[in-house]
Amino acid sequence: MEDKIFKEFLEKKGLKFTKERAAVLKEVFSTHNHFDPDDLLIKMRKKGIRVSKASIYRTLPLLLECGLVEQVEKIDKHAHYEHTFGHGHHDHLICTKCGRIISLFSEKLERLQEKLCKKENFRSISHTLEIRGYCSKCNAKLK
Amino acid sequence: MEDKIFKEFLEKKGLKFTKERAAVLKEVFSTHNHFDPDDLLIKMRKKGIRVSKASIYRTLPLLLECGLVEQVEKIDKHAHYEHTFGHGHHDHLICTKCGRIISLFSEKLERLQEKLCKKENFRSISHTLEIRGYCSKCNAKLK
DNA sequence: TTTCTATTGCAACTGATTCTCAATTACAAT
DNA sequence: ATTGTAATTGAGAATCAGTTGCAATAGAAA
Repeated sequence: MEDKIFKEFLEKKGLKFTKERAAVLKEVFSTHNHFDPDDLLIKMRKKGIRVSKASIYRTLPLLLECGLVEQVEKIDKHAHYEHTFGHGHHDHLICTKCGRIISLFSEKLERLQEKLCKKENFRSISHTLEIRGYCSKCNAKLK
Repeated sequence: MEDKIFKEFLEKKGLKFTKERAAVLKEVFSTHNHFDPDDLLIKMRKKGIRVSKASIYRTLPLLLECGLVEQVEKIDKHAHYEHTFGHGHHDHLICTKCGRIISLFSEKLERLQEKLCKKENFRSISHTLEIRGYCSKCNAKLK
């Protein structure tokens, strides 16, 4: 599982699987929701886990690099993340009214994107698709 | 053209089409490249146009709101924009090696996205698709 | 144990963006 | 032309996310 992946990734880079890094990892995987670094800190503090802001900010790029976490929702002012292990890549519909986030995955969409990259001779590594608008509920309320 | 669109938008909101706003608009449309607020300020200063940083930061959201400008590449630490009038929405391939940005538009892709939204009863207003990876040149260099 | 390097927390820092506020301006009504 | 009102401006202070320097600590290897 994720511990193992992270550990091996760290070892390969000559880095250590410390208890702080383990704690951040655990917290990241304790929920399926999106989060930002500050959320994480607050939640950990509440649980009595001692980690510094700096350690969180230092650990997140590592988790990104080994693919356990993805960055999402770049429209807002601060970075948001979500873990990806267990449920692969997907895109997001973001309701700008109520903030609801709907995850979505389409094999067809992925294939089409890949095809478009090929046409440009572009080797894609990752991508983000965010569609903003109104979710069904908010749309109904708008009349 | 864009002046008219902006002016009417402002009037509708009870705001004024001032010379500062006009100057920012003009500058935004003077190039087809992406830009960030600071770029804009520097370029305007060089041309001897007097505007404050604050005015730029206040004008950009208005341009976003009326659709003359879109936000792109939130991946970096600061916001990037591009104007959209004259060449409609498009997506981006971003080379993480050399920073090159390739614009791309696919009717088919747009339609597919729209279809996926319908399935979720989601009314889409705008979207961003960013594909990160290696452009042809960098990919070749990587051998 | 000693040595070496990676890691940590803290606090100071950075740089982008937003806010405050007094002075200015546009415009409609007098 | 003058006034009143509300929007707007510039300058700098404030904020806030994210980063960095550093001294103290921890772990692994010798």
